[in-house]
Amino acid sequence: MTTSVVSVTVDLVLLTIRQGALQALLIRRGIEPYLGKWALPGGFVLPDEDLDEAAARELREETGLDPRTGHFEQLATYGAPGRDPRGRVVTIAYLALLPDLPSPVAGSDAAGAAWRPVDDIEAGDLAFDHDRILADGIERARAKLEYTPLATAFCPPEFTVAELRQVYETVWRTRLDPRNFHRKVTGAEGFVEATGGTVIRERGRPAQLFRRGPAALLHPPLLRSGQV
Amino acid sequence: MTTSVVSVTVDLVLLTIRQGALQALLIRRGIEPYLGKWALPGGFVLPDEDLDEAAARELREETGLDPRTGHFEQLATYGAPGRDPRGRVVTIAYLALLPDLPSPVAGSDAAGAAWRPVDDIEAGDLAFDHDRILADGIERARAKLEYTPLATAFCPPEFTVAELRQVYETVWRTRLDPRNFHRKVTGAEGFVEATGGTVIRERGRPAQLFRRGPAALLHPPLLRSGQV
DNA sequence: CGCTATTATCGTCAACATGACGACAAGCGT
DNA sequence: ACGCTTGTCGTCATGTTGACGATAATAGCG
Repeated sequence: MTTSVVSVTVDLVLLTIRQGALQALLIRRGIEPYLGKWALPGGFVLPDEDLDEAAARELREETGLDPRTGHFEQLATYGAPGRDPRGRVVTIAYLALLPDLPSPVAGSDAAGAAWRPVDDIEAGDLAFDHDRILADGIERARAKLEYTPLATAFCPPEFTVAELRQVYETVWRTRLDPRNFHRKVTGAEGFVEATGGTVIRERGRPAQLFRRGPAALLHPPLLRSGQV
Repeated sequence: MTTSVVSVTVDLVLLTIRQGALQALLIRRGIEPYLGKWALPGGFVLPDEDLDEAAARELREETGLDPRTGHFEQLATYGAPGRDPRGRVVTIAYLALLPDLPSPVAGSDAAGAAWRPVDDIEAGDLAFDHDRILADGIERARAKLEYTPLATAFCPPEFTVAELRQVYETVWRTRLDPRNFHRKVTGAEGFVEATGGTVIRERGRPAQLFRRGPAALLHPPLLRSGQV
């Protein structure tokens, strides 16, 4: 059996919402290949490391974040023969949805790290096949917001319904009716739980604070098709 | 950077419906490790082969089927350090949903291949971590039947509404109301198209024949929560 | 041939969900 | 106090759902 020499890496699609835009964490490459180009954070899987561990370690190294913050899941694996000029490299991509937190820490092999609005990233901007991986990650996030409570992963531990609505509006690039959205979110079993507290964000009537509820799936779901 | 020697394989979760049960194709291993144990079909990725190609090739080798038959997608990747006693092996699992077709062909490295009802497969029956991979594949199939027209992948090119309903009932392990199911399936945009023909299956009034429609997503979806 | 068993398909209805939108609540700045 | 802004509740017509009745179209049988 021909067993070729293969390197295995993990790459991270880290998404957050900053300044009203869906943003991804990118690293400016400090080494060849693609030196100076933007790329997804990532790195080699160590010899005695499970894939999830490797991804969690990279997340910590690049951002200082704990994988339990927000949401973390395997996205897909990419292994086309020519995707890395150094040789056969198979990469397992992970997707993380994170609240807006302090700036990332630049890793050792990166000249810089920055959050970039995903709408500003164009085909060919990223190294390797990272355009495709990023696009797949965004699509996964969009789809999962319909049927799961993952939108809360973009929010801090306590949040208002309006903040949650802005997550949906930003990720889906739509406007949602605040009154219907409020009804659906508070009506979906286990989506959010009131903490009892209230806050004033900017102007207007104080809003109730909520935290994430115990549900893993939304019933009923919030479908993108309609106007909510 | 420590680049350990890693082998990359693909494993296939092949699901079909035979004799009213959801069944998976298993191979009895003809070589060590786990000689004589049942396992998912699969094999090493060749040096110049993309992952999807490798999975499609394995599908052809094990079953003689073309990947365009039914449905074919990447499932997930498994790479825990100890999952294969031969060394570090990362496997990319693929999921295929297939119509009930002639028996599989035993591959060269397999002492035999057989369809086995997934309910008869118990924890520890399969080699490696294939129990887990199979369970993940089944769960993916269950979930995708809600929001996509993939149930048609289990059917021949032309099928009746009752046959499609049996797919749902088998995969979900529920009973569905024939009248409501008929209404929903024929009402969901692009799910199925009438061919004009009719057939008599066993007894009763002849049923209209349908083929798969153009939709990639179901609107509205058929949710598992209710009774349909 | 009529009867019955069987399956397919259409219809009805109450309960619930949805989208559009009005109304009021509860803060702020002036 | 007044208007502005944002949050929350309510209403209503329409659509979807689940439960289930009714009818259609066949085979098998006496």
